Parts: sequence; C-alpha cells; structure tokens
Amino acid sequence: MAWEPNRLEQQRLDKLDRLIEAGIDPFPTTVERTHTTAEAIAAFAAVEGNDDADPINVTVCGRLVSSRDMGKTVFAHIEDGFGRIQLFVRRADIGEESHLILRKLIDLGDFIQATGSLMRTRTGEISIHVSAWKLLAKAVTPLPQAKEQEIDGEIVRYSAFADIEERYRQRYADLAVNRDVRDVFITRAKLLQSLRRYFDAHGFLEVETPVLQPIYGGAAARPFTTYHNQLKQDLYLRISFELYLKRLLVGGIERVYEIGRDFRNEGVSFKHNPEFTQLEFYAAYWNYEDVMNFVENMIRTTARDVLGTMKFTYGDNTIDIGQPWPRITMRDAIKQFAEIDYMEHTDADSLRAALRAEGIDAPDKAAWGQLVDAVFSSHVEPRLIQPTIVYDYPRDISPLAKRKPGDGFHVERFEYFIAGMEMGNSFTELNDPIDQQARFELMQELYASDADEAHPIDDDYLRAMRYGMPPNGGFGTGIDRLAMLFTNQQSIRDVLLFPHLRDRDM
RNA sequence: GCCGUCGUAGCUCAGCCGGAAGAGCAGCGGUCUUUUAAACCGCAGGGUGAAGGUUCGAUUCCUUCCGACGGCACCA
Repeated sequence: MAWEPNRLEQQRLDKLDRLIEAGIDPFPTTVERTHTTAEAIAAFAAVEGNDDADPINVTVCGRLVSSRDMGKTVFAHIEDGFGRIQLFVRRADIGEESHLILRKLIDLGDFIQATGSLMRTRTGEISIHVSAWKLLAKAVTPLPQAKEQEIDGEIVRYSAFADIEERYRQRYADLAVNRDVRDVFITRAKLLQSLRRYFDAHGFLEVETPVLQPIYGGAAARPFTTYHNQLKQDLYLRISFELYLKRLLVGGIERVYEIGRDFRNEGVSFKHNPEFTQLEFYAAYWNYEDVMNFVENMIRTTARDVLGTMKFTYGDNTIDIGQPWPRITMRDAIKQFAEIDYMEHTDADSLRAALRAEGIDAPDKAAWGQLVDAVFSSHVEPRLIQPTIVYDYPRDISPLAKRKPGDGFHVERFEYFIAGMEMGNSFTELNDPIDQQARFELMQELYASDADEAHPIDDDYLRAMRYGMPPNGGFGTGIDRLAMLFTNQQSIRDVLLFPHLRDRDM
C-alpha cells in the first residue's frame, strides 16, 4: 500500500523542503559525538562545586523528545541510548538564523547533534548551554505521543502510546517512546548473557543444530512445513533440539547446550507464540536429580545477576526463588489438589470414570497418561505459584525419558513451575535403543487416530543411540517465559520484539 | 475453529433511550526574563475499522467481513 502523507506529515515534508532551500542537509553523512548524555551528566557532576574547574564542552547526539519555546530561549530534551539531557538554547548564543530554524523547522522526533558547555539551570537541571547544533535526521512521521516526567525516580505519564495492537505492529515507535519497553528487552538480553555465562562456567559447549529438519521430533507439537526446491525435499521447522543434541552425546560431547528458536504450529495465547526461544542442555552422567539441583541453582544465579535479587513481583504475587524449591511427585500433587489417587485407577477407562465422578473433565479418547496430564494441568499447575518441582511423570506421555526402576507406570521426569506456568521440562534421558524404538512405536499407536499428531520415527536417532549413548540428564526451558517472569510481563508478546500478528493493511 | 469484549482526530479518550461529531495533548499562527506536563490568545484537524441493512435521520440498532484483546479448544 502506497504511503499517503497525512496532514502532519505533509507539514514536515514542507519543512524538509525549506531546510534544503536553506542549504541544510536533513540527512547528513557525518556526525560528531564526544559524550553520551549519561557521560555528559556524569562529567559535570564530577567537577561541580569546584570553582577552579574549566567549563566542560561536549557534543551529544540524540532524538528531540521535548521542546519548550520561550521566544528568545528554547529548552529542549534530547534522548540517546543512555538517557536524556536538556538543551538550553539562546538566540544570542547561536545566531538569529540558526535559532529560527530550530524553532520553525525542527520537530519532536528529529535527531540532532548539539555542542555546548555543561551547566545547571536555575531550576537545578544539568543542561547543555548550546553554542551550535546540527540536524542529523529529519523525522517525517510524528512519533506517537508519550509525555512523561521522572519524579523521584518514578516515571509519571501524562499521555502515552498505549494501543496494544499498534504497539506490537509498530514496535519501533513503541520502543522509541516507551522507555520501560526498552528496559524489558535489555533485561531479556541480560538474562541470555547470564545463562550463557552459567553454562560456560560449568563446562558446557554451546552448539547450533539444524532448524530445517527432514524429521521433526523431541516434543509433541505440530510442525511448520517447508520445501527445498533444488533438493525436492520436504522439510520441517524444528519443534525442539532434543534429538540432535543427544546425538552429540553419542559423539563424545559430554555437556552441551543450545539457545535458539523453536517453531510450533499451534494456537497462540499469552504464553504461546508460534516461534519462541528455547534453551536445552544435556549432561552426560547426570540423572534428573542432578538436573534439578543444577537448574534450581541456575535460575537463582541468573536472577541475582539480572535482577540483583531472588525475590520479585510477578502480577499479584511475590515470587521467592531463594527458598529451596519444594519437590513433589506428580501423584502426590494430584492427590493434594484434585483429591484423586490415580494409582488406584491404573487404566484409562477406570481413571476416566474416577475423574468424571469427581466432576473433572476427562476426554474420551485420551490415554491413561494423558488423563493424568489433563487433571494436572487443570487442577495443579495454576496453583503452583512459588517455584515447585513436580517429578515422576506417567510413562506413556514421556517417550524419551528413562523408566523409574521398579515402577511400571512412571519415568524419571520433572517439570518446574513458577507463577502457575510450566517453565521447564527435564528427564533422565532414555539411552536404551531397544526401549527407545519400542516407545516410538507405542507413540505412533497412541496417536494413530489423529493424522495431525502423528509422529514419525527418527531412525537415524535410533542408529545413533545404538552406538552407545552415555546416561545423561536433559532439560529444556522457555526463555520467553523466564523473561516474562523477570520483567513482570503478563503476556509473551511483551517480551517478544515482534510478536506474531495476523496480516493487516497498514 | 468457537464464545465474548473492543475498533471515534497524529496520540489518549468522551459521545446518554438514534436527532447538526467533542475534549486534552500534539500541530499551525502569535506573545514570552533560565523553562520543564511551560503558560496565555487564536486557528485548523475526523465523518466514527470495511461493506451492507433498518430508519425521515445511524458513532449509537441489525448482518457480514477485517483486526486486536480475553477465554475455550489445540499445545507427549
């Protein structure tokens, strides 16, 4: 769709013409900058009060975010990636023509460069007493308005760019005017840095495995499909990294992790986006208890790194990840919250009847483990606000986990929950190729009725395992959900720069 | 896919039981000692997400469609 300038844009296009007529390049190629806004303020604060100090001259760059035209004097703020600083611009200092151009042809949103000496105004704000300025880039479209003021460290908003849909569709504008949105993504980046440091410190090798896969696996999800033209090959966007990472254990890499994108062709919700960032790791010679300890420590370490605390607010709750995380079996958790002991009903029909007797929804064509999972999801998961580890899952919904010794129903698997959300999934990994093959075949039967849910058997993965796979513990966690937790955002879209939305005309 | 709520100016919103589309901020023109949500005076700006329907008359009621949000379903 072709762009038609609106009234405000047309005004700015006219100003652009007038700037060019005045011999000013509205998009120059060279920029000078001696200080960021933060550096300038710090430099002034460091010598203030010292009467012998020479005036500090600085050149800063940034976007014009406020302007108060007093006639002979203009007060304005520019913002760069590090903060804001006020410009104090007097006609007498910069000359009549330059002053007039600033007042008449420069708009909020324009990028400018300003040179001058640092001072403190009568009202006490550290400012630049401007001796010269230059346009760096003209903004044709006005930014959505976000009037705000910092009072005692709190951002007070007088008007805002708040329309959720427009904020997501025009994230550039959202970021430009909403500082707290930028902060969310800074925190998210710190989270990733901290996790990588943690894995590096524990001897893990970071790897990258294929996103385009001939056979998808490692999770129960519908894939996106694509096609390689020259190879004439159907390909799938990965739904997990699991089977590739475990191949690497066969290859002798003892500790391995990957942080990357998974794709699942499923519904979207406040905690689901079609593409999302996953962290998986595998460690040889560990079992799920080793993983529990490692993960608990990992989350604490990153919280300390990123937030400086292990106690933080999420929605209406205060989450304390510093206390030892309770560990409870799936069976006990369901007993506690749904008052059903599923081990008294060890086949699907009997469990279904028992659940229905308690008034709990139980789908007709669900296998035993799926029924257990269903009651857990509806009755237990939402109640797990503080960090909780739930372990020993039904075997028939965990085809990649090793069975619990002496227990025909459970595998060594755990998930951990915070704020009522599943945050991560782990097991003592199945490394018996004969058992693995049987489990794959069982899963095929389980889902045989539903073509969409059919899972292909990855024969190459089985071949790898037949070469011998060390016993190992594995883990996967959604980075987006961790980011939600650490930034107190209630929707996954708010921790994704460009969340998926339907197409729409601009 | 289903159910519900919502969509009015650049931004944030108001608009009652159908009766001539409003405000603040932003913008434009002015005034103006170091102001800070600057202030003050004046001006302009939309035809109400789209398409239909009912009506003398629709932003208000109805239908369909588009999009967002919430919930459900889906999500080893």
